[in-house]
This record gives sequence, structure tokens and C-alpha cells, in this order.
Amino acid sequence: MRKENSSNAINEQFLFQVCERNSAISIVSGRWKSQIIFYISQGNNRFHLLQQRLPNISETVLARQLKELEAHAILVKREIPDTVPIGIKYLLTNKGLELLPILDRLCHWGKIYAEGKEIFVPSDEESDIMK
Amino acid sequence: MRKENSSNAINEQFLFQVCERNSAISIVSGRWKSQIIFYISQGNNRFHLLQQRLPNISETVLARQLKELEAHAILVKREIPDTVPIGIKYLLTNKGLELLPILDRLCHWGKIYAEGKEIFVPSDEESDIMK
DNA sequence: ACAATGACTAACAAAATTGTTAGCCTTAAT
DNA sequence: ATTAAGGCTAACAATTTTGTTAGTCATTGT
Repeated sequence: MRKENSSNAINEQFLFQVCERNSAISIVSGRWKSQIIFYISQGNNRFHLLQQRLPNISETVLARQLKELEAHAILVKREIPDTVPIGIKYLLTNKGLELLPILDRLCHWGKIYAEGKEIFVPSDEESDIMK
Repeated sequence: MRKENSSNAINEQFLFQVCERNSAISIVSGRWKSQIIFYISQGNNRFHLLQQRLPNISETVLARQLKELEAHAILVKREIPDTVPIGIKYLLTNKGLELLPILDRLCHWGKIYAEGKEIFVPSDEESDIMK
């Protein structure tokens, strides 16, 4: 449970109000969230399909992450008619879909540096060499 | 201190290896990080200037966030010659600078939905109304 | 002699996130 | 009678992140 008046919660609120950047990041920064968003966009829009992609996730944790994404309107749940037990599919909203190209860029950014792109300090006149 | 063999740490590693998306997000998702990156890009490149912008942050916490950003080569520290006590400035690397437009888009995304942009489910034929 | 500046660190405490265990529900198949 | 499928939830434990307290260091100004 979240405390309302911890320094932690107050600081979080402060940052949320300084700029949406901070709340936006907090929406996508749960352990499995961005990967879940990606997999749903690829058509893995059922609970058990997500479990297959994420072999180490427990049901409890997956359910929790989905619920949090739903709370932020990144996705919605829909019942699939005439299934038994009643099946649920997860659909990305426009809000969730618009996140995809942004996450893609983040992914690309991470990848090029992981692959060894050179790092330097543009505003540093004296040297471009990292120490 | 981080445990090496907790489920938590193992799952994190698993996601990092699935896609750079996950490690990229984890780099920017500390409490004050994206805001610090932004403020440095605006010229607040000294410890005490950052403290002014972030009135509730403690010195310990700010130092920790800066050190983590440094560990990911988002920024570097440089000593400022002929200052006493010796001053330190923080400079964004190319890796850090390339994050700025991505964080900007995230910020814009958050803002338009915070301001009430309509949310719907494009792939849902039956209805565009949220329940 | 003492405080102030600028930039930290170590050790510890509080809070938040993540993971685990043990359940539930409804129908169909063995 | 039991098991399986598909999707969950509550309660609790482990881990991680965030915040707090109390220092340090070297020099200049009062």
C-alpha cells in the first residue's frame, strides 16, 4: 500500500507536477511493463500467451502489471464471447499504441550504445576522451 | 546492495537480454533521473544548481542519482580549474544528449493525455467507448 | 576560532516494488 | 471424482529503492 505522506510519495508528486515526463516514465517503468506492451502489440493479447513469452513471470505478477497498465488506460480488457471459461483479450488503446514508436526509439538508443557506439562529451573543448 | 541470485535480479537480467528497451528504461527510471538530465541540458550543470531546481532532494540522494547516471555514461564529471573548493560540473555525453528528444516525446505524450485527449480502442470493432 | 562553501560518503531506516504461496471459479473431458 | 483450461485475488515475504542522519575535506571570510 502507498503512503500518502511519506517523503517518497511527496517527492514523486512534486516531480509529476514539474513535468509530465516524470509521470510518463513512471507509467512504463514497472518491471515487465514495456515488454508486455510490446508483446500485446505483436498479437500476444491473451493472458496465457503473455505467460508463454515471459516464462519466469508468475500469474500474480502478470495480473498485477496488466491491471496497472489498465489503470493508466494503456490497455483495456475485453471478454471474448462464447468461450468457456470466458476468455479475456487485452487491447492497446490509442494511448498505448502511441507509446510504441517512443519505446522503439528508446530501444534503438539502447542498442547502438550496447553495440559499442562511441561515447564522448560534445560540450567539452578540452578532450573527447572518457577517463 | 543488490543480490545476484534473487528472482528479482534474475528476471531483470532476463528482460535486459530480451530487448534493450528494458535496460534503456531502467536507466532513466530512477526517481529524479530524467528531470536531472533535463536540468543539466538547460545549463544547470552544478551540484548546487540542481539542488536549487529540486528543493526537496537531499544531497545524498542527488549524489547517488548523479553517480548512477555517470555509471551509465549519460553524463561525466569535470573539475573546474582554479576553484576552491574545487568545483565540479556535470556534462551530458552524446549518449545523454540523444536521450533528450526521446524524453521530450514521452513528455508530450503524457501531456496530451493529461490534458484530456480522448482514449479509445482502435482495434475494437464493436465499440469505441471505454467501460 | 568559527562558520560557510561545494561536493561528497557511510550506515541505517522507511517505503515501495517484486515475487511466493495458496487459494477461487466454471465448464468440459477422462 | 478428478483434472485441466484460463484468469484471476489476498496475504505475506524478499528485495530494491528512496530518504535520513551524521559525518568529511580544504580553503576563505568574519
